[in-house]
Amino acid sequence: MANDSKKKATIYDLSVLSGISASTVSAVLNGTWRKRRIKESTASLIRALAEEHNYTANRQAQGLRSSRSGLVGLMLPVYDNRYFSSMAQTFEAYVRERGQCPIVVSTTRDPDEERRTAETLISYSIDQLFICGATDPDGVHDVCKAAGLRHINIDLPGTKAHSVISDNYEGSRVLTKAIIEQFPADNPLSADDLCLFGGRNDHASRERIRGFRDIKLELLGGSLDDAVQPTGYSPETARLAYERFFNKTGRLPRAMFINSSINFEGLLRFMAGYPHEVFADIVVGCYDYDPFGSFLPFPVLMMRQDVEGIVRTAFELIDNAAGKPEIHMLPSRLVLPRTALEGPLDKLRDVLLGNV
Amino acid sequence: MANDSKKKATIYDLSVLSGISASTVSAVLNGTWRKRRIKESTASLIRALAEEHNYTANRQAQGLRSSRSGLVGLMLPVYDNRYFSSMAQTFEAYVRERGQCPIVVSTTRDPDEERRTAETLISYSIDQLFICGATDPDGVHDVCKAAGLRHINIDLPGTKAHSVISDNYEGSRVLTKAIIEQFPADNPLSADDLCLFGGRNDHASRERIRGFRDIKLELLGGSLDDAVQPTGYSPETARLAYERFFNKTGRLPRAMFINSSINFEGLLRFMAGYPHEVFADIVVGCYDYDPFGSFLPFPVLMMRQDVEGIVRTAFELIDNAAGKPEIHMLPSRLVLPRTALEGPLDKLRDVLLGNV
DNA sequence: ATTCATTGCACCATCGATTGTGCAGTCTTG
DNA sequence: CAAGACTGCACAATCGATGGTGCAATGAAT
Repeated sequence: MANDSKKKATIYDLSVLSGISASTVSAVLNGTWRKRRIKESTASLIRALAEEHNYTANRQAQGLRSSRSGLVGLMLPVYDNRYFSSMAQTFEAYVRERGQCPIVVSTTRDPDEERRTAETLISYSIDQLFICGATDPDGVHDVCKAAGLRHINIDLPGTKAHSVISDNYEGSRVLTKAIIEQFPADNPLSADDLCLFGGRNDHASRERIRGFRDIKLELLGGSLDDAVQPTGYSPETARLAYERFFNKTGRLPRAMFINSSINFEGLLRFMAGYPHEVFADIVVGCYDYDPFGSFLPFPVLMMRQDVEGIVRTAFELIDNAAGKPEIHMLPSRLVLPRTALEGPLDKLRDVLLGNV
Repeated sequence: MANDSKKKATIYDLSVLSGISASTVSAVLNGTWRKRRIKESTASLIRALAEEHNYTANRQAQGLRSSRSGLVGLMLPVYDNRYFSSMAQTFEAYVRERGQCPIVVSTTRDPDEERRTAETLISYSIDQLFICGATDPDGVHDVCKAAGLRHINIDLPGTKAHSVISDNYEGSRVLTKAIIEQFPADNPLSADDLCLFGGRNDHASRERIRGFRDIKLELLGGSLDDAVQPTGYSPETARLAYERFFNKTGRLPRAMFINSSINFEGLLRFMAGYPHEVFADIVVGCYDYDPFGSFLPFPVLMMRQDVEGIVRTAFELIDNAAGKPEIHMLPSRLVLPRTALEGPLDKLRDVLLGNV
């Protein structure tokens, strides 16, 4: 640690201390010095000095000059569920690996907030933006486009930029089928007993509802009325929906397709008023995987979206954004009840073990 | 949208367009114009122009000049559990409310990574840093101090800066007591049957272990050997610990105090190999609240840390960092089995409802 | 001994904002 | 009507880095 640790050292400080010009110092420290034909000995002298005064470049100044910041943004609806938190965790690892700095922001599914946030991030000259689960991806696209910012949609697709999402239709079919198959042949599920709760009018919800309806009709027949109750992505409105059903029919559906673990939490809220046994024989199929959710007292089937794959693909695509916007779909994985899968934290094991 | 939307407008563009000097434009747009005695009419003219060309200030330039960025950092061990993800969610809301930009980064409990990350954030001239759950808070402090960066510890305390944490000793006593009281008087818990798993050698773990031991000794007596198994904050090492116990004794302890929901996931992994019934009669007390965890088939007691309170207090303290470093302790809340509490997402309800 | 190429570095404008200072014009006062 | 006060704004330095350009010193070639 240098003695003059009052304020951060700049290239000018190092320049004065070494008697070498600031531009040379800069060139050495940012790696362009060979191109500028700086002597090896000069370079190592400066590097030593920089080390001694633990110099680090001012990223704002760098960014101002070069109009690149080293920041990579991820816009998320919310942090607080396992799908999005694992998304953030995975995203972070990728960005760090590339030597850049992740900046994750949540926009609470508010289209205005999404655009404002994009503006804000742009004002920091972020280099890339991953738009995850945006309510209005195309609105964000316009903002990015005007600023010449590379961006990509994930989780929910847009029409103006590449998108990487889960194959929600196919996943939903698999999940719905699996729910139905949980019931024994001698006491099969009837069409009335299978309902879908949660989600709203976004691409993912629509696709899932479509898959749900198709399979339900195919395997159970019956009418579709009342079987689908979009509640928005809120635990509380979901709770009200379960309650309404319960108050009307005196029970819950034998089987429920729940569009998001957030809506699943609404079910918990409802169930809290009753003992376990009241709901011992229901079956739940749920989008997004939550390890604790998988071990509830009744069978819970979950669709785990391939977060790792989505993020990886998005990174591959964002750099070569050639061609017209396409939607890349990745399969999700059905997770049977009582399954504890590994998550992004398991990749950190070495560090964790090392410090136990 | 202005037609010349190729690149972002600057104060110079507006200056040329209006025939007014750039410094005046700047003053108008950053709010200091009254102080600089700019005419109201001039100001509104510029504001109109800015609006028309949808000008937004370049934060890097601002930051470079003023050495403040509007960025507020939160350093987190990991994102991917409900405690930290709700911390991020709450933190975000506070920062946004103050008109600043949150920047959340995870450091995976690696002290080197913590310091490097602090350096990186400093190089972006962040205005404040919230150091959450750091393995080496004092190391991070040194880095911040050298750069004159305001900072505060949360979740885990340091000795060189103010800290806001949970009262883990008291919380642990309450939790341990509650675990013991889950057992009926005619079939009470014995000392051998109560074990603690998880955590490591950090302040929180130590305090919790101390509270656990004190209450255990007080209520159950008996020896303390083998009752405490720190496994680090990893699901996998925790799983191994449960497995070891099981292999040695042919069963799990009747009651377990688990230091973190992350370690609880290890228990799930272990249990996945057996049907529910094998573990129907165990009781788990766990640090950190997870709504799904609360509804598992066996009684789960959870200590919910007051995330909202911690963040609020930290924000109150960080601005007046007077006096010598103190540790502010907040009580946690015991959550009985089968309880679905509200979380930070419930505050977003209006927006969500509005868009259903 | 010239000329020319190469090496090694310094100079300076620039990115887009902020802010201390100065100055012309208008108003007030005695 | 001159002196001072006030109004409204422009000028220019500055934050810390980058990169184009130019120039002196050295070596090579003729």
